[in-house]
Amino acid sequence: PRTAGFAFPEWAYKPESSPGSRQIQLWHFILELLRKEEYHDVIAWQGDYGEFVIKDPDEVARLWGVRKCKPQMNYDKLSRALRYYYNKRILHKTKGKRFTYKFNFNKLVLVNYPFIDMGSAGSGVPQSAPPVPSGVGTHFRFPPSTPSDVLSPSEELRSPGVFSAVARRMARGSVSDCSDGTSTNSELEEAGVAAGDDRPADRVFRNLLHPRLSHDSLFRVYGPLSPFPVSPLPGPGGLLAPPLSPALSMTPTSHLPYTPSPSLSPMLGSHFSFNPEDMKRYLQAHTQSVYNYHLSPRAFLHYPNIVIPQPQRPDKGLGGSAAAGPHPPTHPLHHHQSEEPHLSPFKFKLQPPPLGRKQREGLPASGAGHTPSITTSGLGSSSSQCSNSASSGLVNSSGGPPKIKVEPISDVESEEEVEVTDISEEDDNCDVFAPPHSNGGPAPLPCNDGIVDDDDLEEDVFKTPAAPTSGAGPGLGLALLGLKAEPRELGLGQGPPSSPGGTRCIPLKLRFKRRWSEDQRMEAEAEEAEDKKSRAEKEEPVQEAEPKRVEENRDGKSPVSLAAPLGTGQRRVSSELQRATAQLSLENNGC
DNA sequence: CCCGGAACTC
DNA sequence: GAGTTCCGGG
Repeated sequence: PRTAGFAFPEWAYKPESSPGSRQIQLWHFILELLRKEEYHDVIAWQGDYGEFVIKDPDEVARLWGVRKCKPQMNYDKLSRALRYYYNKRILHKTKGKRFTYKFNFNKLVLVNYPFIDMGSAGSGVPQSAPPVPSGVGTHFRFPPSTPSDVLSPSEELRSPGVFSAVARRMARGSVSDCSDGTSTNSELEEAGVAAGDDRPADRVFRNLLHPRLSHDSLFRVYGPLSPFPVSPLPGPGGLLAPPLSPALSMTPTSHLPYTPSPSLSPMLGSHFSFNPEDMKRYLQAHTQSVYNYHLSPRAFLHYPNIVIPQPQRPDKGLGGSAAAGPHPPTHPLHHHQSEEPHLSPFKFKLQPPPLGRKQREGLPASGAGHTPSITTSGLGSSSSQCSNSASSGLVNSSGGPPKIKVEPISDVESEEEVEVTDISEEDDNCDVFAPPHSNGGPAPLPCNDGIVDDDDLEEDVFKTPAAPTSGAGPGLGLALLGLKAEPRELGLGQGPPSSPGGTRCIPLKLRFKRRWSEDQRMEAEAEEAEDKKSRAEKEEPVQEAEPKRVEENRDGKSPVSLAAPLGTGQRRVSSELQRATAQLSLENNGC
């Protein structure tokens, strides 16, 4: 069990989506160094959770250069790479302290969370972790950067049906909206506010996970090992396990008492080495993580189904990893099942375009740099990476079509609240057009993307051709289902699943957007306040539907969408939405 | 030192 | 996509 690997859908192995197979990333490398005592003179944890200081910049750079076979590496370059993490929100600089950076716990956590096999993490070793906040009172807060996660009691987690709600929250909490990678993020974070990230991935999370969960998972995952302190306390504790999502459930053995001694390695276990075994795990974790923050949300959607406690991972997908192809019979989540993953063929990753770039007028014809062809043979363990490029998954992408970079318009707005606009639009649109797909006609992508994120939705939905969901799994998967389900279950009265009819994504989309926006807004607020404040949301009753409503109401924006309140005859919209939702959920398969 | 844009590589 | 390299600016 502990070693249980998770089966990933093939898409996870595609080059595009699985960076895991790629080269080691800097932050992983940093973490690696951090956990090894040998390097404590060079780099070590320091200060707050996740904060580390590079004691010997040149050495770290050298090591990194070795690892990457870049002899020319130096701290200046390495630090540039580090700076890129600011926007990605993986790291941020600790101002005022030289060579000191800090990991963004949230991000990392989330990232790994789903797939990680926590069980294995148990044997922690490294002591190198940053100090854990011991006296955390009742509320344990994650690192500052993760404001939104407010932790309150974890009840919600427990209730089964809750999952969706939870998921949503979790996602929300853990991530903030990142607006764009513009320069300010780091600062915002420091302020305790996570810059907004609206990235798709994040969004996805929102729908899928609950903040607490994430923590938990984190806990388990990084658990003792991780540098990030997890609170042993109340909330998350053992409770999580059972109630959690299917994915979580996978980690049986896990709830260990918390042991403060971090080092990252959910994947690694006590020590990391490049031997196949470790690598494999590492990569797996890595992969996931990577895409967590970068990948398209869709992935996550699939995730629930995907996660199968299998020791082996399907390579190439041929064999039919459990997950991929058709809809595997998923495991039953507590209630609503999820659906099958349908791989969405599209991958747009919309990242916030760098906003203001100053364009330099002059186009100096500068020659490119030199191309030193240096091939240093690797050293010992680390060396392997240098020379070979893995040939793992190959995707047959017939000729490489020109890559188009799409810059979502919405991004800009998405920054902070954009939603209104979108929503309104959507709404209208929704009702107005959204022809019901009669037939099993696959509702085009919408399902997948739509749910996921606005940008994606928009993009995908409109731009992409119909999505052939092979399996017809409901792309939306859990998230959607969960959401939708909620209403029904509540007793909205939707009959059991089976209302055909037009499934239209739009409604969902709408919903999501709204929700999203709201969430974000909330997040922002919350964040500002710092995690602490638990939002009202949490308090909601376990009911699944509740959360949504609450949130919406809270904002006062548009209570319309989601679950129609019981008894309340909201606008027709709501009813429609409900209906649609219900149908969707039912028909998801068809989707 | 640190920041981030830009071009370029893999 | 994830850096790497170069660089002007603070």
